[in-house]
This record gives sequence, C-alpha cells and structure tokens, in this order.
Amino acid sequence: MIEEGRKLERESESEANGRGGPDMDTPERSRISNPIAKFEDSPVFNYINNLSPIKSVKSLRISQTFNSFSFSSPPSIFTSPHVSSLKESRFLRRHSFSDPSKPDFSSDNGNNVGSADGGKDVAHNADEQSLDPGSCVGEASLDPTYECSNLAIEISQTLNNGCGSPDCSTMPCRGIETTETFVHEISETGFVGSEVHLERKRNIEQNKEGAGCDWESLISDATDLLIFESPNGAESFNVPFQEPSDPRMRLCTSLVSEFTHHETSGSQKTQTVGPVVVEGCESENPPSHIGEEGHLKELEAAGDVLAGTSLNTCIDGEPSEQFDNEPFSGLHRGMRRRCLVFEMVGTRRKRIEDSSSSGSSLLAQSEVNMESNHKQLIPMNNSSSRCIVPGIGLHLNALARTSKDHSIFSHETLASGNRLINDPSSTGSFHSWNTGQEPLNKSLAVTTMERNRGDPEIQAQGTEDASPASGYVAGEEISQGSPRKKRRGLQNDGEIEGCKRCNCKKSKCLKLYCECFAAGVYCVEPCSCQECFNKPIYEATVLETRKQIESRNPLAFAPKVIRSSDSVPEIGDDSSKTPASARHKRGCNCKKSGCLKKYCECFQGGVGCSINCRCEGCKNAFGRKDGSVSIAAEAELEEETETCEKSVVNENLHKIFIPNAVEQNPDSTLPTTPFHMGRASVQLPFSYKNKPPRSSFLSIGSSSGFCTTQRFGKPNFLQPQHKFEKQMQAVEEDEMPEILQGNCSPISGIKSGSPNSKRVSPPYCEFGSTPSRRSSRKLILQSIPSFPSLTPKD
DNA sequence: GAGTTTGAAACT
DNA sequence: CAGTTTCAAACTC
Repeated sequence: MIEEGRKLERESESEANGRGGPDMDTPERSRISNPIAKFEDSPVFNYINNLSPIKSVKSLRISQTFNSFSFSSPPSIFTSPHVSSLKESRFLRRHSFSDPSKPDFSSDNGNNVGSADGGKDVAHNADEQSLDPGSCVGEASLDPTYECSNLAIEISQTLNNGCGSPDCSTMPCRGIETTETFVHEISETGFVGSEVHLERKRNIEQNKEGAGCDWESLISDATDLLIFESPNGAESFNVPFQEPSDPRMRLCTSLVSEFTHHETSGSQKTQTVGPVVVEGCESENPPSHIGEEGHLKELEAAGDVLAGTSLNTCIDGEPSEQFDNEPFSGLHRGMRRRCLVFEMVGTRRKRIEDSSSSGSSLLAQSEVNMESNHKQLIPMNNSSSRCIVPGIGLHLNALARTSKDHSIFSHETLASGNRLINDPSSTGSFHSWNTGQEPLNKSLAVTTMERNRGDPEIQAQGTEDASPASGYVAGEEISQGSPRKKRRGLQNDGEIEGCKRCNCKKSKCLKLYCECFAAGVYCVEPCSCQECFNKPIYEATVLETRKQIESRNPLAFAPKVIRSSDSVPEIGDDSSKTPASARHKRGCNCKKSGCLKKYCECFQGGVGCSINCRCEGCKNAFGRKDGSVSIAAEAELEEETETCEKSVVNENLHKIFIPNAVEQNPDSTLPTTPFHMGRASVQLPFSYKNKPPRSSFLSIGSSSGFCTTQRFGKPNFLQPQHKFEKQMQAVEEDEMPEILQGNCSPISGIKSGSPNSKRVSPPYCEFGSTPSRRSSRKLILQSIPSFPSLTPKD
C-alpha cells in the first residue's frame, strides 16, 4: 500500500506540477471532483473555498468516508482488513516511539519488549481514546464514520488554537513513512485548516516570506495551506514550525504536500483522520518527541498558543516518562498503568496476529478472541486491540463483530466496555482509570447504569465504576484512608472502586505478596506501598520480575481459582460440588482458619476446597474438602436467592465475592491479565449482592485487580442472569482452559505430584499439541508471557 | 489505628 | 522436596 500510495503521490505531484505547481492550492480537490477541478484550479476559487472552512472539511470528510472504504480495499499485502493493518502499524510505530523510557525491554527480550510496548500502547490507546474524542480513531479505522472524522476535526480545531502544532502529533510519526503518516499529516492539516480561512492569503504571503511570521499566523497559514492542500502551504507550514533543516519535517512536509495532491489519498485521509487526531492526543507517547525536543521547545516558546492545550501537554511531556506525567491522561494513565502492563508481555505478537486476522474491530476481535477464540489467547492481546478501540465504538464494534462470535458478544461488549474503562483498566483492561476520558466513561457509565437499573446501589456504584478513572484518579482522591480502610472500603464497595490496593512495605510490590503485582496491575496512588516498583516507570523491572516468577511458576499469575463447568474430572473431587465446580488451582493450606475466612484462598475465591487442598478442619462454606457443601453454599447454588445473604457466610461472601467476582474470569484459566479479569467480571451473571457468586463463575486469580473489572463486576451481575449464566456455561466449557479440562487440568499439571507443592511446574504437556483444544491452551500460555516458546507465534 | 493472626510466597 | 522465613492481607481489638 505504501508503495502504491507513493506512486500515487508521485503521480499527483507530477500532475500538480503540470497544472501550475505550487500555486495550485487544491490539487486534491480537483481530483475529488474532476469537473470542478478546473474551477478549483483558479486561485480565486481556492480563496473562496478557503472562506468556507466547513465545506472544505466536509469534502474531506466525505472523501474520507468513501475513500476509506475504497482505500480500505486492501492491496494484496493486506489480506486482513486494511483498517486493522493501519491500526497495527500505527500501534507498532508508537511502540517504538512510545517507550523510549524502557531501555530494558530491548535488552531483555525483543518479543517481550514488543509485547510490553504493545500492551502499553494499547493501554495508551485505550486511555487516550477514552479521553479523546479522537479515541474514536480506532473505531474510525473500523468504521469510517463521520463521527470520528468530525471528532477529529473538532479536536483539531481545538488543538488548533492551542497547539497549533499538529506537529506534536505528527512529529512522532515522521520517521515512519506509512500511509498512516500521510494520512495523519493530512488530517492534521485538515484540522488546522478548518479554522483558519480568511487569513489564508496573508498567510500565504507570509509563508513565502518564510520568516518573521507570528507563530500563530504561521500556524493559521499552514493550516490553510494544508487544508487547501497547496504544496506551498505545506512548505510554509513546515517552515514556521520547524527548521527546514529537520529531515523529519522535510519528510513530513513533502509527504503532506505530496499527499495532499492525491485525491485518492483522500480515502486515506478519511481513515486516518480519526487516528490522526488520536495520535495527536496520544502524543503521550512522547517517544518521537525525544529527538525533537528542540522543536517542541521551540513550539512551546512560540507558543503561548500551545499553553493549556492538550497538544501542549503532549509536547511538554517528556518522552520517557510522559505517560506518567501527562496531565490530561492522569486518570487515564492510571488505568493504563495498572492494567496493561503485564498483559503486554507477549502482546505484541498477538497484536500483530490480530491485526492480520482482525477485520472490523479489533476490540471485537479481542473479545471474540477472548471468548470464542480461546484458541488464541494471544488475541488476548486483543487487549491491545481492545484498547485501541475507543469506548464509543465499543458497542458498535461489538455489533459488527457479533456475527462472528458467540451470542456472548452482547455481553462481551458490555464487558469490553468495562475493560476499557479499566484499562484499563485497560483493561479493564481493566484498566480504565482514566478520568480524562469522560466520554468513554460516560458511555460506560450509561451502560452500567442501564444494567444496574433496579439496583440502586449498583447504580450508584455503576456510575462510579463507569469512571474507572475514578479508580485511579478518584482513587487518589478517594483513597485518603489507610490502606486497610481502602481495602475495606473496597470490600464494602465490592471493590467497585476497585482497584487493587496494596500495602506492601518490603516486597517493593514486585512479588506475589503484592496484590497489585499478582493481579497484573500497576500500583496506583491509592496504594500505600513503600518503595514500590510496580509502576509504569519501572515497567521493565516489573516485566522482568514477572518473567522470573513465571519462569519459576508459569501459572503464578494465572487465576488462582479455576472455573470449570466440566469440573475437571481429574480433580475429581468433591470439589465438583462447589458451585460451578470451580476450584482453586492449587488448593489451600489452611490450618486454623477452617477455610472460613479470607485467609483461605479457596474461600476467598468463593470456591470449595478440593482434594487438592491440604487444609485442616475444612469448613469451607462453598464446599468442604471432604466434599460436603455448606448449606449456605448449596442454597446459593440452587436458589441463588437472597436467602443466603442472611447467613454469616454469605455476608462474608458478599464482601469477598464482589471482589472475587470481579476477578473471576470466565477465562479463569487465563493468566490474570487485567483484561481477562475485567472480562470475567463483566460476564458474571448473578448479582453478587444478593448472593455470593457461584464458585463456578468465580475464578479468582491471585489478582483481582482490575479496578474496572471489579467495579463493573457489580453492574454486570445485575444483568440478566439467565442469559449470562447460559452464556457463561457455554463459555466456561469453551473457554475452560485445557489445563483444567481433560488430561491437562492445570491442577494436575501444577500439582502434578503433590497437591501441596506450592510451586507449580508448568503443565507443559498440555500446551501445544492438539489443535482445537490446544487453542485454549495456547491462550493460557500466551497469557503467560514468560513462555513464548509455548505459544505459537503464528 | 495498632496490633495480631494467618497462610501464601519466597527462600534455604 | 521439606522446612523455614518473609511478607502482606485479613482480622481483632
């Protein structure tokens, strides 16, 4: 495609030159409407056009819409939907740029690094998207819809004032010559251009003069020029912003000018428009900026204009740590930070795969993959895709993909939304801690609200949950109390607030002692940990540590509670009695708690003890080691009624379950990546409030961490249980990790010898060989980054 | 809020 | 692999 695009550009250039060269303001337009082109060629016409920015924009938009489709027509290279490819490329690119701060990765493991980055990116994207209208980008790519373009335009306009420098966004891209880049630039120009109109002439003149223009004027000029696509304009545009000397700029300029010439490029524009905006916003990834700080500084200096603008932020942010620092993304980041990190490992690969496979919506895929494709956990990375897709588009995307997947989708969609929030929470990605992403949050909130109708509390929570950011941002605000309080609050709230909050003092949050770390999320400010290294800043360290732990125990980060509808015959225990036959992967070792307190991981996870447990005096309400199930547990299981609430156990369960529920992942087997978790939470059918969740649903990993996940957990519960349950069951079976199923039950693998042995040896046997089921296994493995070898890359 | 209990995780 | 230590959550007061 790139090549083709270049060809087109060349052609367009040649054409433009033939027409009249630089003076030709609108080579593109002429192409757009051939008949009109002649008229447009006339400077007067151009001027007139300039006067009406709206038209110009529309034209772009329209072109985009259609073009996007046409453009999407994939060149041979891109078998997969073009859009996805674009996204991918973009992500990848960002990757490279985005993580200057993480030198370690490169050293460590290319794959991991990439994955990590990818995860990050994803997270970023998700966050950003949520924050920015631009976020629609992902969707835009998916759906070349107006909205995205519109948003982009709006954003661009807003930016225009402040940042005037589209470059902020563009700069990073410069190095890479991709269609995206082109589009990106173009789109930028488009934005800018929309606003400045009248001054165009003056600007042009100034531009020609080259120097001495006010930055603003320059910007306006540039915008105008760009908008109108005159090559000159592009040049002028560049001049003010950057020294011509800068090769990148040159490239950009040239590209822009060239690109503008092509009408065909219009299609690209359409697609990219959204993305462009996003990128601009994303400038979080300061990555590219690093090299260009000088330019940035110039920009800053130039501009008061920039002050206060999001772009400005981007600019200001330093490349390396920008993520953390970025002002607007603060909340956002929270999500990102927390969730994505771990998943990222190995994500990149998945991403790529996804991109190739992904058709319409990455997000959809991700979810789809998650559920339908357990085969490919890899997709899990979908998280990335997921992140990519902005909240807004989630639903739509879900719809789009719905056809593909299970009925589950609808639910999934919701879940995805949640995830995104998290990621945020991511991914639940849990990951949505972003406050800045109000749009997304709102949308999510709305969804949650809808779900929650009927349960006032839930609604209230739902709103909170909706803003995962709250988890992060609010978390900070909220988390005034001591960690314990927080924790309790979480319990009370059902962790809706949810983010995991640790209180580590010696582990540096780099051991499984740390709930956050164990949950695969970064520590957030609400955490009271000391000397915490579980932060995005130390991503490399975190990943490395994670690797080590996983090397020691591949399932270390896998959910501790494995849900298996099949009830893992192998385990064969009474455990089957526990609801949904969920089991703790390793079993507990309780001596004094009687498995009636949260000290007991089984109890905490809402599952009964099994033969795997070495507990003494087991009284686990969810199912005793000996196979007896407590009355309360039975009641829950059978009736799922509120009756259980009365029992003490239930009370405990409520507290417990909420969090657990959150954690639970249908994919329980999957590693505790936030996304998974988030997902699980979403899927949970029952309202935990009234009842303790069925163990079956509970798959709590060590982690519960997703703020979002957790938060959403409740709301999710509210949703129609029946459907969910059915779905869940189906999912369970399908998703049930191979490990659990059949021979490879994780437990067997893990416990292989002694149930007691805490250290699990990886179930090697499982992974790998058989295709169909293997797929699920693959997923599991993939989730575990440390074992790339196990997962088939391709 | 401080202190204790508990059991998982980590270490030897 | 078993035993011990470390750790932080869970719990109690």
